[in-house]
Amino acid sequence: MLLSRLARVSQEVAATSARSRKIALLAGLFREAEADDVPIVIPYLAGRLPQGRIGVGWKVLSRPVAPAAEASLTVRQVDALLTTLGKVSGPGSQAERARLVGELLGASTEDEQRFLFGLLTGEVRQGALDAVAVEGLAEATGAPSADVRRAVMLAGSLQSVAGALLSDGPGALERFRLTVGRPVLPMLAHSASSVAEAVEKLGACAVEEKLDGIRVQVHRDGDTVRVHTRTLDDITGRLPEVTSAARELPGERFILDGEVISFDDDGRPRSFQETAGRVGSRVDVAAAAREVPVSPVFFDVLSVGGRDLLDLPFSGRHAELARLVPEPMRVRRAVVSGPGDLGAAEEFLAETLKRGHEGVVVKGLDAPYSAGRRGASWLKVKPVHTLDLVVLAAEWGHGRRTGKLSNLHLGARTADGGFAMLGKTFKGMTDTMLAWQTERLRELAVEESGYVVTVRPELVVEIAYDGLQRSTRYPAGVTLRFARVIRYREDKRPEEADSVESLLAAHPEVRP
DNA sequence: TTCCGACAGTGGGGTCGCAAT
DNA sequence: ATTGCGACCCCACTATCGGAA
Repeated sequence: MLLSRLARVSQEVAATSARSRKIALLAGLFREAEADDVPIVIPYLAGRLPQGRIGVGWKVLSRPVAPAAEASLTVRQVDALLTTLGKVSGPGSQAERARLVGELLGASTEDEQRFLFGLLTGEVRQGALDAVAVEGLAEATGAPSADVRRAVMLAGSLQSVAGALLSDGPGALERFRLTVGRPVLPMLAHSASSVAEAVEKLGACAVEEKLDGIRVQVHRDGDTVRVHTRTLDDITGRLPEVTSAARELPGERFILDGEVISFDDDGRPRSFQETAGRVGSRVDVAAAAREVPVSPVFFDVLSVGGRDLLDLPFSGRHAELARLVPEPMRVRRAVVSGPGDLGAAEEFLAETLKRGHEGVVVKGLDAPYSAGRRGASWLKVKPVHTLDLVVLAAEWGHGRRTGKLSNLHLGARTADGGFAMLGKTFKGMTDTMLAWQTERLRELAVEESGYVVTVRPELVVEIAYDGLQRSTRYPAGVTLRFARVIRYREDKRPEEADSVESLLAAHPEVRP
């Protein structure tokens, strides 16, 4: 199959807003693909490379290359070249990668270049990713989409399911069962604004502490232990503490779901930055582990002794977890009978925050483990802080925000009467607010350079954030975590905005 | 007919590792 | 040694489609 065919279909998919039409377009292409093309075509149209990320980003792709007049590249040729590209390393590798990218783009037409750019940067922006591709695959093969979806979640991979389906038909889905040693997409949580709201929605539930670390899925099959992240990357080699802990548990075959986090000598959780830095260290793991030891803390079990527990209610899975994992290695929790028992849930949240954790996850006791879904039965609750800050500048948006000032630079008052930038945010605005702020900020503009418009510091905006963290990038030495806009405060003058001093006073645990 | 679940898009900060400077 | 880039951790929120209620 020619790359130009994919590029055209991707454009058509992007051009329609109807999901059903997107699915039909993808299905048509999947039907057309030859067997050898399938493992390439399907991930490409889901916006991903079969090789995963290959070290080519925006920078290298931005060097202009004259496009070819005629489309000639096949998807298999592209795939072979990208496989080669992904293996380039060592001195001179950047030049070699640039050369290969140039070769690829030079052989591509303008449309193909656009498609490759999206594919390699991981931003196809066609309004269809994995989920829509799964539907397309179901339509192309005649398999029930719920079954295809479930197989993809259990396989942790769209490609393998697609290959099996297109070569062996719908019967192949049977092969994708929960298997120890093969990671499955983890269940995720929605947010709730309060414990009361969460308990109201869920009724009888468990309120569990939410640890601010790295999500892990741990598989043990005899002496073999594997540890995977939320996106199923294998990080076994970086976490010797986790493998040894798993080997000491009284079970030979199991799959556990939990969090890895570092505690200090007093048993308080270290900051996310410290835990993440440790888990990210690959070169000298032993030294990193001495410096910042981590602990696994589990909250769910998906499989034990060869039994698939996914469809068991959470209460049943937790009973299995308690049999397998000793209490210190499980998250703390309180079981609540329903809204009548709200006091106990709120008390548990307060205790959890006092212990230094980020919040709680409220989980319905009846719910199965919905692999790969953001299940409505898991609701996280975290305290939200707010500040009144001043807009110092704004950046022109991309994609659907093209032509709108989108990303705001946020400042707090300083002692000398000026403002210190604390970070940026693009979250929380409606289209109406986006249009309004574009107009308003244009009136306040004093300078435009590149995509940044600097404004007079006069507009006050109320910002929600999850916490303060250290920063080497911003002048106050701190930055906001997960900042988002709540509303503009035209009733407030910039002199009334919050100051760096008061912000630091509100977060005594964080020092610049 | 209205409501709501699921998705995609729009990007944020930090840290590590690697290659280039 | 320092800098720039890419990958990958954490993530909130809105708009939209289409099936459920």
